[in-house]
Amino acid sequence: MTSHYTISNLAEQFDITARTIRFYEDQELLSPERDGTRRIYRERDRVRLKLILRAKRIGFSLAEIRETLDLYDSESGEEAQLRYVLRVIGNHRTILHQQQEDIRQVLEDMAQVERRILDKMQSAGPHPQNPY
Amino acid sequence: MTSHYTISNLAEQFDITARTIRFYEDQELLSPERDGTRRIYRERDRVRLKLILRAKRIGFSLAEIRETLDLYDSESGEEAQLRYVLRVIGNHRTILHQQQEDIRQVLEDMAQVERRILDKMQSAGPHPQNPY
DNA sequence: CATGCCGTTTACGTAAACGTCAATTATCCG
DNA sequence: CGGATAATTGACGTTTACGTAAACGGCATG
Repeated sequence: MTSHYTISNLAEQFDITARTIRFYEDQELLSPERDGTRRIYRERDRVRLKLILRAKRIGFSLAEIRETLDLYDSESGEEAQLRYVLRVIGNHRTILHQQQEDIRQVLEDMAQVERRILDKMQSAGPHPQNPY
Repeated sequence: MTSHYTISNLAEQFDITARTIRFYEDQELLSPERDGTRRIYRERDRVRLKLILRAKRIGFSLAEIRETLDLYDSESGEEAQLRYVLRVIGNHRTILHQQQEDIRQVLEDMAQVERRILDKMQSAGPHPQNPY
């Protein structure tokens, strides 16, 4: 278990550039340790990056991701804070459910287009590749 | 059935600005008719806009959306073209499935955080200000 | 008739998320 | 040890998706 990584190493793993990783640090999404001037990424940084990329893929902005991550790990423990986090989680859940619905609809539309095409090809005869 | 709409009317319906709608036209995502200089949107434009916004919500860029819509309605009927469209649809489906997976994972993570918080609030008692 | 209110075009501005140098330093390897 | 290789910090450039402001035309209403 290589318990730590270099920046280009991480970049390769996730198929992004080192620039991107440094940018995320600049935006305070990551905060790796340093060996002198060089960055050292531990497993927890890797996990965090994974979460970041996942959240990005489903459309969250880096700012939102940062706030959310900060919030979720804020172990403040104060009642009001905890209730607040619960509310935020609720909101996010609503957004994600909406997205699931959107995806379902788009998949349906795609299936329709596909069926129309297949019918068309069917009626056009099978294998008109070489009609003699 | 108000079979046609004005730009501000449409904007209101979808909770976007007229600027946005004009921008989509500029990017050739919409092409309403005109009454002199003014735009007239018919039902098909409305449907198209709805599709556009849905696709946007799940992360497609306007360029991708334009290409996709153009492709899907291209009733060229040529075998090669049809096969190509099927391939593109396949690719999109893969992306959407990936997204569904991402969403599932994020929902799971959220549920975990939520459980941790609820436990904490539980063990902290229904009202205790200070644990010691 | 003047005064709003829509709508239109043109054009510049902006925020987000990096890309792309350039100039330096640090490290590895034969 | 010295040259190739990797990493670092600026700093400016770029793309996407609009926002915003200016300047103007059409029409309906008091």
